[in-house]
Amino acid sequence: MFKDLDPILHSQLRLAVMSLLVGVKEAEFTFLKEKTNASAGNLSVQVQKLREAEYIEVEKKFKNNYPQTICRITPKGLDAFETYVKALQDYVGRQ
Amino acid sequence: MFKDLDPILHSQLRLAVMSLLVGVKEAEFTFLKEKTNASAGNLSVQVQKLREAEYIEVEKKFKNNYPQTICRITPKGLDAFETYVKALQDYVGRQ
DNA sequence: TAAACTAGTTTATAATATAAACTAAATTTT
DNA sequence: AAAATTTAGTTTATATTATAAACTAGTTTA
Repeated sequence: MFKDLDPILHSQLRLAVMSLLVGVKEAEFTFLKEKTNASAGNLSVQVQKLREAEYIEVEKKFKNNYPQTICRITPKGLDAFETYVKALQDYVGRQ
Repeated sequence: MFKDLDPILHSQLRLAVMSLLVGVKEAEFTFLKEKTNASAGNLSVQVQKLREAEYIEVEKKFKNNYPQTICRITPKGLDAFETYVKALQDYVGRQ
């Protein structure tokens, strides 16, 4: 009846990050921060969790002398996102 | 961009309970327990939280000599559920 | 009448989310 | 050129949550 909701994705901020990454090739940490209105600390932690889960990959570079963190969704992450969205239908769809 | 997700509803078990209650006039605790596969303790806590939020109302009776707990969704709860579902679209819709 | 079962509640613990505090370097101001 | 401010984060501490374990209270069965 109710499939389990992936706890990595069932978190407002991580879900927002994944939602943003689904639509683009890659995104900067600062872009994600702006779009989600998250604090840098919170975002940093959640990005690390998504990376540990291998749902995203993270590249650290420098841009204009400043550190730059680039995030990309992985195939595994895309798959998990789609599975999560389907599972949600058990809960909110078909009312 | 991303509306906040009501933390009362952004919980797998509470969301499942609300999802079940949306579809029916009322439901027994034991029915909710079976359908959600939750432990009684966990369900008891989450039912109390939904009641505290006034998203459901809870009636305690006896049936065949055994205690019976009946749950019903309130208008406020239905409203919150619908708002939650709409907010979710920001995260999972429109990909 | 003892054991097992029903229908829960309470409590303890583990996991989570979040903000506050911090690091390190770059830039701007005085 | 030192001090203050800004950028781009990370680490750590705390408060909240979810969950299971333990418990309560009564009922049924052997």
